[in-house]
Amino acid sequence: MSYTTTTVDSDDGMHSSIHNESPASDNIGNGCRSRGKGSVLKKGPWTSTEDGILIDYVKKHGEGNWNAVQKHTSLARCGKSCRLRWANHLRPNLKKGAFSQEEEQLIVEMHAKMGNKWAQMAEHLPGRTDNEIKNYWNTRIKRRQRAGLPLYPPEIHVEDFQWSEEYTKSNIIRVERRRHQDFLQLGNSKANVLFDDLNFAASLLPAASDLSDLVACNMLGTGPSSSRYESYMPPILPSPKQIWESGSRFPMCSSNIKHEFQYPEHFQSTASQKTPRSCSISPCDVDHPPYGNQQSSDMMMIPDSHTVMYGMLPTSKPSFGAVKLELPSFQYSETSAFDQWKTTPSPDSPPHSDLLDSVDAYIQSPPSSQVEESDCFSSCDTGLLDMLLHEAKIKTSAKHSLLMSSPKKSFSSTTCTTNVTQNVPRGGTLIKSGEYEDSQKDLTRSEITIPMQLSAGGISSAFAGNVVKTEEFDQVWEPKRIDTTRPDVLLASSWLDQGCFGIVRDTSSMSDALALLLGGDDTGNSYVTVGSSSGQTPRGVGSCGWTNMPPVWSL
DNA sequence: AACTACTTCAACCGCACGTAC
DNA sequence: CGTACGTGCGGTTGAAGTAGT
Repeated sequence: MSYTTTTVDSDDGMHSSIHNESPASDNIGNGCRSRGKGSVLKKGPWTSTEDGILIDYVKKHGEGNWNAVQKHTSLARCGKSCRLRWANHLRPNLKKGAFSQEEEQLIVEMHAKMGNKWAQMAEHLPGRTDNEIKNYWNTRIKRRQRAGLPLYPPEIHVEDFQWSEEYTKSNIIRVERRRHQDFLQLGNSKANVLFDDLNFAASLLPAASDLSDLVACNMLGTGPSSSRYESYMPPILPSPKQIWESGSRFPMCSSNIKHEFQYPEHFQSTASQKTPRSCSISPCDVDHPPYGNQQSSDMMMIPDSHTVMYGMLPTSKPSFGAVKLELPSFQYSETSAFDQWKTTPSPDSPPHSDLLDSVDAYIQSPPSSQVEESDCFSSCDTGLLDMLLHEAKIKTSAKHSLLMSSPKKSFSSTTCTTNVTQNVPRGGTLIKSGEYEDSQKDLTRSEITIPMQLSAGGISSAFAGNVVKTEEFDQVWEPKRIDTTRPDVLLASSWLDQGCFGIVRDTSSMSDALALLLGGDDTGNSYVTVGSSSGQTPRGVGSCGWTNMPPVWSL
């Protein structure tokens, strides 16, 4: 937008800008434009004089007809600006100052009920404006995220709130329409988001199980990017039961996150009673029911940056289907759910410093011994990589008769629970949450680290920085070594080699991994050993976006 | 004191919707 | 019915303030 800006000294000493709106910014139909006689509309902070004029006008003419203000007064403000000023600052009975505890509580409850419906919330908070509430909420999100606190306190059961069918339906339509539009113009840079979305959707929806593959192929080489997918989730989520029954879709996602990130009982306790529509469940959760603790839905998680953790929900429509996850500008994704993990100590987790030390040390000098049998190589949000690995998994698991129909048994012998950790975007600090004690004593667990730098986009936060740490093999254990015969290990290590940390190294392992993954090892046992990348080279933390991904999709 | 990083919040923007013509 | 206009809403921006170094 191009404005001719003139700085003037206002009566109260403030500098304000006067903008001559260019034709391009004329905002046709918006009611915020110059009216006739080429009048100059002022923008920026209001002066007390302007306030006085507006107050005067409203006294005489009442609220409304805001565009007439400019006509009938000397105020060079557009109607919109007047309305906003009046509504947010000048109208009587406005409450100023910090929100009281009661108000805060009410906001939280209302947000849980209605999402980002600031205006509706404001109706229930006399003297407060939607803008105020919105700002408060955004600030709150940041604050709580920083503190590792759940967005909603445990006593707020978001999933208890009902949403009308009409609302849900309309949003589904909207989402679908936008998805279609965006799909047509989807580009490479943000395609990852779609991958992730679709991956998740496909994972949850039997009918869409192949969607990600299909789209992945179709998307290659397409044009401009779209960021919209960062804000959307699949419109439909199945019931926990469905998810569980489709557990085979997540053979690599056997994380035991909830075990590692305990949450107050009263919060968990309600979970099992929730209706399917009441919660969003990550694929990572599907493995839990058989493990006993009824926790399948208590920790609401959504892959990608809008992950819900410990009752932390996206800022809007916290309902069935998570129809549209609207995020404020700062994009929670920057830290995303992992921030919750990294900062929310579980009863078993050590102080962060310990974690940081140990993990940082690992990054600096990753001992090969820690990279182990990676049957459990898993991540909830690894998206594209998950898809790849999933393929390999399917092949091997089929051979190994890892039937999800008997998950408890199969997992106990062949897989493991998973700690998911993340390196923090800034400074490459890696913070690990989880069962520290176990990790201390159980030196034989495996760990594959894929640190990456988060970017602004959603997927990168969903994918990037995941340190996939597999652990807790029940009994079966292997000597410490890197299993370079495994495609997933190869893939991971190769990926690291390919510039994930700004160091381009041997690329042969990638080819090997892909050969194994795609070429097929029907037995699942005859992987060719390729010792190209052991991951022992010290790595700096660099950026590794989807653009750095090995070109597997072109194969 | 100067600089930087971060936070807060007022204001702007684009969009959607309703209504008048 | 189509268009213009007015209004409201939610997302985003950027200046001012604050804290840290």
